[in-house]
Amino acid sequence: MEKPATIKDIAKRLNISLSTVSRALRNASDVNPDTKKAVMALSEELNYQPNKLALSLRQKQTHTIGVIVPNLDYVLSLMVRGIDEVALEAGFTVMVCQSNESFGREILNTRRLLESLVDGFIISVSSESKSFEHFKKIQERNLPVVVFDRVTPHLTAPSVRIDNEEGGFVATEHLIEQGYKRIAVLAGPENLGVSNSRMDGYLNALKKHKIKKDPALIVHCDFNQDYAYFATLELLAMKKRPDAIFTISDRMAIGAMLAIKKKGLRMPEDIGLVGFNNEPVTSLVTPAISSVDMPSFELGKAAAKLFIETMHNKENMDLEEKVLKPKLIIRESSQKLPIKK
Amino acid sequence: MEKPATIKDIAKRLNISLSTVSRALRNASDVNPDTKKAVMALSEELNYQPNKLALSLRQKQTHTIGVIVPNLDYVLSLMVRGIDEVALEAGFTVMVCQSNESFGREILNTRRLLESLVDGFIISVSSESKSFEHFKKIQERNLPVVVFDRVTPHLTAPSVRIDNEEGGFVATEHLIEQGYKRIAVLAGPENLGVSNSRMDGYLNALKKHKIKKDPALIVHCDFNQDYAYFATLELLAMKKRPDAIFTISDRMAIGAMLAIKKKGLRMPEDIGLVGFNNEPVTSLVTPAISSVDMPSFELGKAAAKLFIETMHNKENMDLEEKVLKPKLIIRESSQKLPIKK
DNA sequence: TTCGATTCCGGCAACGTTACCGGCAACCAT
DNA sequence: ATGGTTGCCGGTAACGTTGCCGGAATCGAA
Repeated sequence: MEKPATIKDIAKRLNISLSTVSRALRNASDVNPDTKKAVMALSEELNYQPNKLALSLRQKQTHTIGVIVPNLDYVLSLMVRGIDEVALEAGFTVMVCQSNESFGREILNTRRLLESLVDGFIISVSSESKSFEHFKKIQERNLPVVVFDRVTPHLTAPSVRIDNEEGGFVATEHLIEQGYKRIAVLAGPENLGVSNSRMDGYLNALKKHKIKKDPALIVHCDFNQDYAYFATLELLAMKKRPDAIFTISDRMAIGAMLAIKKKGLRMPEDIGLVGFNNEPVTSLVTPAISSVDMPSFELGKAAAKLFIETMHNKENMDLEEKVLKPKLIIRESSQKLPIKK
Repeated sequence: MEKPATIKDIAKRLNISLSTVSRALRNASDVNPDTKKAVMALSEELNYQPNKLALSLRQKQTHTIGVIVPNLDYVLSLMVRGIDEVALEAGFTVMVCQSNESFGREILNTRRLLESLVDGFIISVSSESKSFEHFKKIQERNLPVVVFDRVTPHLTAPSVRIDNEEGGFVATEHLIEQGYKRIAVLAGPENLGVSNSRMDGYLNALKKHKIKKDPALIVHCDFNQDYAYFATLELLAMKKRPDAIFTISDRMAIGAMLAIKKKGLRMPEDIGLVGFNNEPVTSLVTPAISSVDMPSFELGKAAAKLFIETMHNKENMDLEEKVLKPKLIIRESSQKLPIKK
């Protein structure tokens, strides 16, 4: 019922001008302590809240960050919480949009957020995106853009990510050390940087241990449980089937696990399995799946911090690139050797 | 670099007035077809986008819905996607805030969204909330509020939920029919309506089958895997331990499962288990856990639709209450009898 | 007494948009 | 011709806020 109070209401009630009220409410210089006190008291009484719309319109800043993510699975939703936490602290509001891994949707989200006049973007790109013109358009408007988690070399922007190569490396080396000989990798979509980096780590580990890479053991498939399931079935149907699988996500690891069980094979005895992301589900299934853990919440926080930094010194856009370290969590699915003390 | 074009720019370039441009861009009545065409063409060329801030300020509508959820777990994130889908279609933007099940945070979220001048709220209440004054304040401002999933009798508002009583009933009756005799229930926090309704369903099923209710078998604990784990351990340590457990969420079911395994008991032979929500994890663990499925995505869509309705005829605020039906999914954890054809 | 400095305040314009009102032609019917 | 209708357009105010400028009042000092 009650319309929210405005500066005008306060001014009228105190018989002073709008300008004075406005100054009293914030600057405090150039205003009589008594009137200031009176204004404060009345604004309290009327429960005055500055109208953000008017403010934003005036100073051309909405204090809003547009966040675009491919989905809100366990890891990304943790990251978003990290972003949210830091942003809130700094007086920003975040608007989260899901692209659902769709390129078209991502463009739509960008446009929508641009229309909402966000002050900048924090982005994790969709796996479907091969063109990045829509993001470049943002930068042309001189709005800060920070890329996180799913970074891409095709977009020049400050970024925060984990060391995916390292992750792929430790996962693979662990399998090698456990005595697995034919290690397959379920890589994600080919154009996704994250996917390729993890695979590079895999390749590096092979090279280090002088294992020849076998193209038949490298399978690209969609970031998805069902695809992983069928891909694994095919792998297991090979004449010389792999004796271990590294999947670049836990979703895919689950798919692989189901396929392995379906074939009646045992983990870790017949097949070793390591996933990526360390989603809670990996510790719940039987056998529990080894996985590469990443500091998701921290990563989100770092992204938001970097965004705010970038925002404050726009000229100094020299592309900071922050890289966090992943950590392998070993569970039953890959623990073939007895645990050495 | 380029500042976005405004109506003023168009007017200047065409040597006509602001008003005419404004009318040409939308109303189309009262404006010469030729000038209209010219305006359209130029606005296209300049890539004109109406400034939402100015619009909102002018017409006192932001076309934004504030959504407050206790968390973004599997079920709620599905619901939010449902809300998003319908809202977008109707030209609304949603701002999602997580209360993290915290009362204080919920108040903070409310205030923030109110400051952002959202047009209304779609809310699922935190489990910690016992007072609802902050929500009532919204209603006093004459903003539409729709409650979904976690409804509460203490807040008078249109709502969308599933039939939790029914869900509790079918889950419990299923356990009874499978031959379980001492059925315990892990209920959630006591003040949470959802929790109590599901428990009511449990009680109704007992009553129907003439089983005496045993207070020792009714355990309230936090909505949380760890609490459920310990609560289950205690249940299993009883002299006359239960032979089945119904948990009102899958998180709790997981906790219960871990406790049951820890004790070396078998499901479904020694203990039957049914959860609630039908999260994907229930089908992945061993044994797969029976669970009550709910149409989450649909529920979200229904909530958004109801919101938009409520928004359009505010006077007609006669508290529509929409109830969707849950559905029991039977899996290994409760399938004691052979499946009858 | 006069002048400059200081303190405090109000008016105006602007951010980008639209609602409202009024005005000027041109047309038609009387 | 006159008056009313219609089609088209422009000016103004307003949404709530702040930045800028100028001005009045007061005070201290020369």
